[in-house]
Amino acid sequence: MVTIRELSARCGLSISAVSKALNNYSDISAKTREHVKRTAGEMGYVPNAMARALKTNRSFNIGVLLDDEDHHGLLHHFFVPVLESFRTGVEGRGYDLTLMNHNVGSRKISYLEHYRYRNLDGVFIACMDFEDPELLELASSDIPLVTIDHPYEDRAVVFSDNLNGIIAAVRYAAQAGHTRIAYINGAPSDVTAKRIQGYLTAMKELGLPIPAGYLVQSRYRDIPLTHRVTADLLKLSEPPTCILMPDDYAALGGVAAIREAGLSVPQDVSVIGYDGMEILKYWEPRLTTIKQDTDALGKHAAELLLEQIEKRSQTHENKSVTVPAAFVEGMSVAAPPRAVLNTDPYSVLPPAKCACG
Amino acid sequence: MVTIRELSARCGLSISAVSKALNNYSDISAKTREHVKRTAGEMGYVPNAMARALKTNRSFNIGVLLDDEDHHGLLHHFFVPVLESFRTGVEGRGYDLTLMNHNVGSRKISYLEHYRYRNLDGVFIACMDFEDPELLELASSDIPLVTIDHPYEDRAVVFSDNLNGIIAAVRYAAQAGHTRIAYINGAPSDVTAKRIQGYLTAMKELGLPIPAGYLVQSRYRDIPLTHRVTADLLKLSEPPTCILMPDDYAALGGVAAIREAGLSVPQDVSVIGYDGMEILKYWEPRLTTIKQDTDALGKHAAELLLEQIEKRSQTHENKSVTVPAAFVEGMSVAAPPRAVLNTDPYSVLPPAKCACG
DNA sequence: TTGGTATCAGAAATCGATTTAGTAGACATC
DNA sequence: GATGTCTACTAAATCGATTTCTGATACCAA
Repeated sequence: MVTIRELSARCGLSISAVSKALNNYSDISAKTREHVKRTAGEMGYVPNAMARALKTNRSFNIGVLLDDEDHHGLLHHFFVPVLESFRTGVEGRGYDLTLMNHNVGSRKISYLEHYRYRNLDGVFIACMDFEDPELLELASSDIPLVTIDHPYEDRAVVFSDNLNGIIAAVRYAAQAGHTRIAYINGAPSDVTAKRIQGYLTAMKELGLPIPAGYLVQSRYRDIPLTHRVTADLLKLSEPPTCILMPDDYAALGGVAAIREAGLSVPQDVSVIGYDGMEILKYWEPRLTTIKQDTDALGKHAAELLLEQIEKRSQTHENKSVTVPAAFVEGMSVAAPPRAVLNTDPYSVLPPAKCACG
Repeated sequence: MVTIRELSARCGLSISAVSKALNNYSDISAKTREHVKRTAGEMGYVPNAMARALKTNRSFNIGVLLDDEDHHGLLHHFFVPVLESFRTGVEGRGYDLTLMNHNVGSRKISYLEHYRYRNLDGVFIACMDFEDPELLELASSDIPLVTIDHPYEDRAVVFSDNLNGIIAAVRYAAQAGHTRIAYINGAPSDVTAKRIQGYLTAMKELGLPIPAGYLVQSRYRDIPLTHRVTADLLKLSEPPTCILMPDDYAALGGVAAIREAGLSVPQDVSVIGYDGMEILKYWEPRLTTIKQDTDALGKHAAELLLEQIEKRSQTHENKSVTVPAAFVEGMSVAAPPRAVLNTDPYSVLPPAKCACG
């Protein structure tokens, strides 16, 4: 590996002159600067990130925290695309991504320790148990960080518009004629709270009743549990004709339960997912869903984080961005079966335009 | 951040004594060593990875190269699970994973330069265009590396048993009564070559003909192209009754094409995928496929790489591991329709036992 | 000629660790 | 008591950069 020492020897300059030339210091003549840069290119000189980080305390390395209780991690269908988008955003600016964990040698260390151990410049957090004491420690420290869909006090966060996402889904179902709309939500979290709020808001706005058992809890990405919960819903005396699922993935369990009950989607029961998983475009029936804009989420996260790292701005503007979700019409919602058709369709408000498309 | 200097002051020892105590040097008394370690724990001391790497040339950081022509990268349904498994394998030994790319600051650098720039200890390579000049440069250097499913000369590699995987698929199809078995392979590569070899071997062994147009090329993970290729297959004068797809993902395009031709799976045309994607368990019909053991692939890759890094062994044993694939029976293969049933079933050899399960 | 001021480059300290070489003290040997 | 051998530690060099302080030279004005 060619070092700055060899480069300086080749240029006939001191190490410091070379360093300054490469870093565009003003006390190096333009001629010398160009000469150094050209020679550096010829010799294939690349500065050693370790040495530089040691001295400057800037590693150009960003930590990634991407996991949840079930260790989906890199397998998570929603967060990984966000990470990919985030990645292209920061890589273009010279940053690398390092996956964070708890190990250093044979010792266990906290995320904050890991952050310092690797001299990271910032942390991207998604898909975690946000109440984990270690994350709270991170959040209350002064390191640059950005989260997806969870607000820590006075911290940068990128939200997907979960409130309006669910509202759009409910309105669409109502427009199709449904009045018995159930919502199987995911495990409690900030996201879940917003979605429940959206569900309640939209149902109220539409003047629709929410019978006991219509708002039930499952977990995100949990197919077996969502299968059971859906089966229970269908056993109600007045079962729903349309079910909002925690997410597209879990919806597969729901659809399976419906079919096992001898019913079909969407003729007997309509289903709406969440996320807009690419692969589900090829499902039958194609799932009607709310597509989250993973690309925009990642891009904004990159911007918010880099701003903190590079500008060191403590201005509290632009600390939070909300990205709209898009309603995606599929084939999994139809009019409810005649037996349960709303007797007075006009009692249902005409659906407002999707506010988040 | 507490440094070794502060720790040494607290211990009343020199910096070097502390360093040696922490690294279990023999010229430090047991008493002192324990004292230092205890104090380090109390103070929350964690060595600075930059400083250590600078001096020792060991970063405990492994580079990950995971991309292909279509930039699936972290979205790749087969390679990401392998990476996850690899990750847990190396993290337990104190290594971090850093995603490699071409940027450093605003400059573009090669993978090898990036490797040196970050002082990486080794590289995990999957899912790339293995003929990329930059990869060849890496492979011909002396850095520790391991690849998945591609053999570079004298380099560590973990293979999935593609040969026997396809053989098992063909035998199963034949056992179900099929004689017209087509294979849509992926883009040319080492893997594709093995699979084609498996197909030819098995077909020959079974005495089955391979009419023109039965061995055709599509691309991995390419749904639209596989859709077109499948449609073309169905237009043959003697269309296949069973089609082996490039992979599970691409199979979705194939199934769509079959249905658009007014045929159904598996009643009219049987389909066999490859990979064993988790989510396709919930497909209808559940896809019969060859499941690659992503877990074992990652684990072996971790072992092979760590061996190179830590033992620096130049012993050329254990440079390559082949992981068996497992045949997974689904619902996408049925007996061929009567019109094309083999008139003499006994001309087909009884399928041998799956050699790779 | 002298002094002042840019301009441009070099010397040296520094970041936080590891590691080699060196040394003080204890003890044994003759 | 001189010498040698261990043990247990310290001093200092080092890794490869950045950055502050200092210095040399040239040019200009008085």
